[in-house]
Amino acid sequence: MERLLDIAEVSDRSGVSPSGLRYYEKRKLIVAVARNGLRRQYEPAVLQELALINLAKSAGYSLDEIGSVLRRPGATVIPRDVLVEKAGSLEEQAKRLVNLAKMLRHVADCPYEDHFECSRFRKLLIVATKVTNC
Amino acid sequence: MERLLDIAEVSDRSGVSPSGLRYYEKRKLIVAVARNGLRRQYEPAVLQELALINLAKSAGYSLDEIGSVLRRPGATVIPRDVLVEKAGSLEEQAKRLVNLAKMLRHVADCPYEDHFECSRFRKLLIVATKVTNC
DNA sequence: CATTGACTTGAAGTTGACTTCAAGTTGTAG
DNA sequence: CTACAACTTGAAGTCAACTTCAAGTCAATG
Repeated sequence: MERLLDIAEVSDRSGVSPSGLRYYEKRKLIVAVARNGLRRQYEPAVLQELALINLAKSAGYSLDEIGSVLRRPGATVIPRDVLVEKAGSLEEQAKRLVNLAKMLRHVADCPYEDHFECSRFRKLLIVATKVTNC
Repeated sequence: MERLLDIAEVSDRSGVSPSGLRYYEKRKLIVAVARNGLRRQYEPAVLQELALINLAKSAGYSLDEIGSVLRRPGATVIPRDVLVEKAGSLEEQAKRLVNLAKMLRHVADCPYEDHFECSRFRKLLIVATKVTNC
């Protein structure tokens, strides 16, 4: 029998505020499996779900999109090709971020005041935005 | 003498709506260099700026942050170490996205209904969130 | 030279993701 | 067994980033 975590502990360990946790519950991203009095109690696994939620949010997904994935178990499965496609666009976005990082590193050492006048900068920008999808 | 672009053309070519362009102008992210009657006219270079804005937005930067970079030319320069640090966190985020992509590819081929029950999935999640900063 | 349609403005409205609030409840420490 | 800190609720408020609106302007077309 696994120990349950109360909302304060989940908040501390996940970095999500208690009101945020309640909000996620309302949006059906997570569930509180029990109450201690009025206080929500969570399974430890919720920490993993929250880690996934934070990750997906930082990747630009909305809570709706994340929720539709998280609510899947027991429901219909996301088609394989949709998953593979999403993986592909995440990888593209990752490349864009790496290129943006390269731009910043270049700017750090570039003498131009207005970086749009620097040809190297412009080339990096073109590369960085070339992969733009969505 | 370079040809100016009017708002409709900039909107079409950048993917940013006319109202979005006006909003960016109000926020001082871009400038309209002229008017044809009341209609804003832009330098072609604005397309590059908009590409950078879109890129930075997708990387999670707010318009304020982006604007503070874009408004720099002529003003003070961003310290080198700040740039390098930002580059580093972008690269970390890129790694997280790649790991999230790996997770999705795994899920595409994994038989588990509830992926949190799959040990490979959990491992990928731990890896993907390990790099979590900020 | 009158019409039209694409723009203009400032203000108000919307959406997503929360946060804050006021009033109430309750497990636990003293 | 009382007090209190930490939760509870639903509703309202906030913030960023736009969008929509109503009323007006004007370049270009017929």
